[in-house]
Amino acid sequence: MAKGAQPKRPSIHDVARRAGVSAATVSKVMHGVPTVKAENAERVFEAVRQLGYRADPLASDLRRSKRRIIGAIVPELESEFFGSIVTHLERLAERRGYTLVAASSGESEEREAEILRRMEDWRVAGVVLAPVRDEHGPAGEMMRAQGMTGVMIDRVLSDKTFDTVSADSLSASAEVARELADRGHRHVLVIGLGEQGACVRARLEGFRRTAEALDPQMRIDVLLSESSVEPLRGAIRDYFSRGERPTAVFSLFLKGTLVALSEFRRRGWHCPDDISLIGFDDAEWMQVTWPSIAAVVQPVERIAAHAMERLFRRIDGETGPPMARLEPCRFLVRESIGMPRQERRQGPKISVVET
Amino acid sequence: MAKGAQPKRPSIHDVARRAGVSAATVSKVMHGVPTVKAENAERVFEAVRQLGYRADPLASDLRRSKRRIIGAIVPELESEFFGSIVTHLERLAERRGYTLVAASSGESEEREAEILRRMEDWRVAGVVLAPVRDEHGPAGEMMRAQGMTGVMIDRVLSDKTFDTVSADSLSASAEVARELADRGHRHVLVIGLGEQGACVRARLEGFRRTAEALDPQMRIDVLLSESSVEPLRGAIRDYFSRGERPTAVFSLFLKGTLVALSEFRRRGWHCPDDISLIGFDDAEWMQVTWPSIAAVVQPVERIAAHAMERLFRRIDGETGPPMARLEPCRFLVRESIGMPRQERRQGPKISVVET
DNA sequence: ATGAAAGCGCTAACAT
DNA sequence: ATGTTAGCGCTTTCAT
Repeated sequence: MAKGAQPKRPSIHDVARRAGVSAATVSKVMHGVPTVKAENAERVFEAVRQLGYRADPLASDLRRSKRRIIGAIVPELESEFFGSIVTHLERLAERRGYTLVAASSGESEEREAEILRRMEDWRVAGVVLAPVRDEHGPAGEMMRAQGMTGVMIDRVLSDKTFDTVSADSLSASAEVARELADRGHRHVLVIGLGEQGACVRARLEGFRRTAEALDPQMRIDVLLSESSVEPLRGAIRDYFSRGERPTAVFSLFLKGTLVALSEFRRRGWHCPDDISLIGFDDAEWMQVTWPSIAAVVQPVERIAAHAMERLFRRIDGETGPPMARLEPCRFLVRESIGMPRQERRQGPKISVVET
Repeated sequence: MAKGAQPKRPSIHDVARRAGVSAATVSKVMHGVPTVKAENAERVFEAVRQLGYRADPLASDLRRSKRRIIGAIVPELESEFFGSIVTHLERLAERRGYTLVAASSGESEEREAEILRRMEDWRVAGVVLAPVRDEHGPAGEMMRAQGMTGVMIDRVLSDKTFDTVSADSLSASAEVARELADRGHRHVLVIGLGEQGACVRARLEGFRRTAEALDPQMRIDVLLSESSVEPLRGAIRDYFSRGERPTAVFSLFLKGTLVALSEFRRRGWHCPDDISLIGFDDAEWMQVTWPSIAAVVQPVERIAAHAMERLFRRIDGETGPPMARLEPCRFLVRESIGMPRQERRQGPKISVVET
């Protein structure tokens, strides 16, 4: 297996030479320009076949001063949600002859800005940004300043410059409130990440308003951590340690659901007997555990589809005011939601060892 | 917010003009070539600052005939494992001044080949391929044929052309076998995806050999689905319906663990009282559920790190025979592993409704 | 119907 | 120490 210098790939000139025409003609043939003599076209195709020629899209883009590249920036790639978003965006971009270049900001606004800068260096045609915080982050500002073409998704509700596409958090949370109120819950803990800006606010408000409308007496405690998950875990732990005993927990984001579960474990509380749980964001495992976990499912595919549609319209020159689109969620009621128990047995405070 | 044509970004010539030097000099300054008069360098920096100039890396790559782009191809982006792999690769590539372009093959070899073709069109400097099946898939062949630079990871053990980096499946599975044998399990069901080639074979053999060495009487049933997960689910269902009652299930891949759990649910079996469960591949949720799920943790970070290290060495011209690297896994014993029960109570055959 | 020439934004020899 | 020139691989007038 000789490791020799790989034979440089044939260029358009190699094809031209072989076909006995000029590079310009080859280019025309490749683009289906009809003013080429059939015979020459045939020779070109033959040469292309023989050499295995494939055009370099980047060189082509350079010359046309228009890159067929879409950038996607997401807070993380490890989650089902964003992984799925990126997968869809990838397919949608390809369908239009574009290549998606995805990058993850690791929940850091500095990195987010850094990545955006690199995408602008690449002169991408457009960007799908799922900001770490919300539309007011540094990335959004950069996009405005640079006059970039882009769409924002997920942790945004609307923006004064860019089209936005996100889940209808307000309605979804309202539905959750309805479900809990119906079952007689009158003390609910809501947990979330404050950093996620407008989005978390909508989820919170949707819940609060509906809950208060249905049962003005309902006690709603809210625990928000400004930035990361661990402080939130601490806050929840404190909260329970103070003796607070809500009958249900509503987590506004996936990791919060995990944290809630693990805090229940620590205290030996079982779902839904000791406490009910509902999470924003569904995951595959939630339907196979005991109990299965109730969740709000975000319409990933529709979010991706509409984001791309808006983006391509803007790339194609559509002007007009930014549109803010909200896609409806589904609420999956599963076993983790029960009735509140009246007599509150003190849960045994053993902490289960995890190996 | 005028939507006017965005002001074209300044080119190196704009900077040159403004600084009163040639483009070549600007280029030198940007690359830290020391033979530039300090004063001129200063003027260039000033012009760069004023114009907000940033070089176009793609144009630069074109001229140098060397792209600072690494391609990554993974079977899916929705899983923690590959999401995490890609995230790490991204950072590692950046650290060397490269950009990672990731794509997902959706577990399809056709798509895998298609993506690889596009990456070759892009003239990427190298490719990290996590093949759908194993090193013998079409993508590997293409890479060989094209003389591409690349590294294979995950579902491979070794290759005759390319460096490979993967988890030490054999040892990990042996450890699982030891644990189960120690606890007295004498009838184990192993489930996996046949398509995943050498990798699954290693996981299976590692288990089988050790188990048989420790307890020649141990009964090991194996259910492999050739391609996708759903047929496997069917096979498992049939298997249990026939009255088979292994005391433990060992899943060779993440989705299999989910399937096993959901089949347990259908039958109302609880873990580990009715049956024990161990899965290859860890996930965040596995430690917060009741019971927590025992799992083999793949060394994601090390796999990514070594893959990139090998890749860059090859890009930098290292020759020599391909290296096959195996990274050790950790085995997390959790609550889903118990002792086998002698008297086998017939589990109630209710199927739990999932909404 | 075709090709020569110019050039996208950049870099690398080579002069000076 | 700097600028001129040529050209990476491609596309696009614009003559012919």
